[in-house]
Amino acid sequence: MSSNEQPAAQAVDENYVIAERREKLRALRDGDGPAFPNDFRPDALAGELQFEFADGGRWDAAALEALGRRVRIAGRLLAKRVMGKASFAKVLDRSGDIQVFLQATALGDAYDAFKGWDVGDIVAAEGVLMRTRTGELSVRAESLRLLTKSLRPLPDKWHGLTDTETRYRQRYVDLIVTPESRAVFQLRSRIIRYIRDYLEAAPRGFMEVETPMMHPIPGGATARPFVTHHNALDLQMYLRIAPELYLKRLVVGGFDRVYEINRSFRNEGVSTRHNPEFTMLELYQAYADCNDIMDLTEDMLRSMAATLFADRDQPLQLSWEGVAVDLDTPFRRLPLAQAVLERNPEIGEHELRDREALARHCERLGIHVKPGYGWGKLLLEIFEKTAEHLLVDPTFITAYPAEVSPLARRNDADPEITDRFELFVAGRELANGFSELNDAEDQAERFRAQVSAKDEGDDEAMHFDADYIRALEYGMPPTGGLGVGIDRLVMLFADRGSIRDVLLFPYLRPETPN
RNA sequence: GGGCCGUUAGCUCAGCCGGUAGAGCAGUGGACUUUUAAUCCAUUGGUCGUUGGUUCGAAUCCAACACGGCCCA
Repeated sequence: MSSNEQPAAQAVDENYVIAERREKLRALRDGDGPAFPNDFRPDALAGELQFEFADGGRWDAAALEALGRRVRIAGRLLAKRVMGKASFAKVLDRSGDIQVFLQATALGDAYDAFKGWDVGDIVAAEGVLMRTRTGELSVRAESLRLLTKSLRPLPDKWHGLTDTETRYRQRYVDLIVTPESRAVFQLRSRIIRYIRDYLEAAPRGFMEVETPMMHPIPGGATARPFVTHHNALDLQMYLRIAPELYLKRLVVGGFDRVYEINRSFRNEGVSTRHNPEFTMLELYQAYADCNDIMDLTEDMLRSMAATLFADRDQPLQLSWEGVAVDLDTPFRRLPLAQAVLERNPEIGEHELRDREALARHCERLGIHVKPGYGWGKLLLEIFEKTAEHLLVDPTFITAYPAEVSPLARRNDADPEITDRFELFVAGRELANGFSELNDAEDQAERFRAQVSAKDEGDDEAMHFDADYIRALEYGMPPTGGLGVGIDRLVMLFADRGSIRDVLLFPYLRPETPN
């Protein structure tokens, strides 16, 4: 590793506790053998042992003695209870924790050494499974080793780490001491694993692909990009705001069921709902329209909950921030205009495409109207202000105006709107999908409109992507596409209110040295 | 960007009307051979976020700044 840490980093919160542990480490270095040995190989996992021997009736103390199951475990020492010539230790590995029972008579010098170890050290034990008087499954240690000396004390064993900032900045500590936090990220991993399995399994047969993260032209969404620079080529480049246009190029190329789960980057504010980099699933399926994609989305979410929460009484009844969310009932499908009418009795049906009337309603609602906004943008603004946050149970809002959907196919009966949907759950946008626009000439027209908007000051508007138009000119099969915000999905499934709780390393301002 | 709240020992927190810093856990020394936040005795540990201001005197009051949390745009 290169040494590029700041000079101040050396002196970070050193204290007497650390000094004492450094002294113990020095003694280890002075002793026989390596201070950081790497020759121990565990053959068992705490969590799996707990699962296998959970039945305390069948596996009572006598049965375990008779079994004589010898195990080698390793992990972080989380608790140390010394009672004279016998001690108990709690060791945490990636699967869970297990108690180790230590006796001076069995361990000799190693027992005395153990008494000098610290909570936080990485240790290894070999011994036989037993059950203590109080019934706890334990490893009766026959040998014992210190594998890694920990220099920094862990947080309070009872209260744990409650300071949110430290939990995010020092996620490694949070993961050691906060089981709920470990559970969130294990669930996140299972969600992503599930999506891959679901999409690739028959009859769907999607193929996972990776497309560029550095784009010469940012596209696929309306958002401000991060700008970067390629030195050798002296080129300005952008971190991608969406993979959409590349994935659809692949559909043109004949990979007509593709998906990508990866990061996109948007140069916007940071909040409990937004991180500058976030993870999206995007998928494209040829010979499908937005209704097929809605069906797929609904089925995927429902089967995901049923699978991941199979151990619950009602796996399809979620609770998010105290709000009940029902995934069981078929998701409502509601045109955007209808959603606006439902929540705005002041707005008449005849006004829905009347720019001036909508502008007056926006003014009444305190929505800032920019000159370039057409009726479609105004209608969307009114929806977001008055209706979106009230959509608790999963709802597909459909029929978005073409003006705000520059990559979506026009509706055959009503070309002013597109065959597009967004899925809202618990008041939050979770997914966005549509029948893809595969008419190259229409797409070129839409890009030109975006460029005009950009010229008029809309810095979120799209660029003209000539290569994408060229691809469409070769012919893209009729296709349906979907984007799902994975972070938000994990927030829903893990019942977490902040996106930072579902990102291992959320964006935070740089730590001030003080 | 705006409003409110927070920042005190490694961790979790007290600290009232301004009078010079406290507890529990962790650590250290001791006792203890089935504990479960083990227990008991003794004990170390502080630039009170930073910088200014008010004051005889500031963790405490005021201002600015930094970082974080919540709400709003």
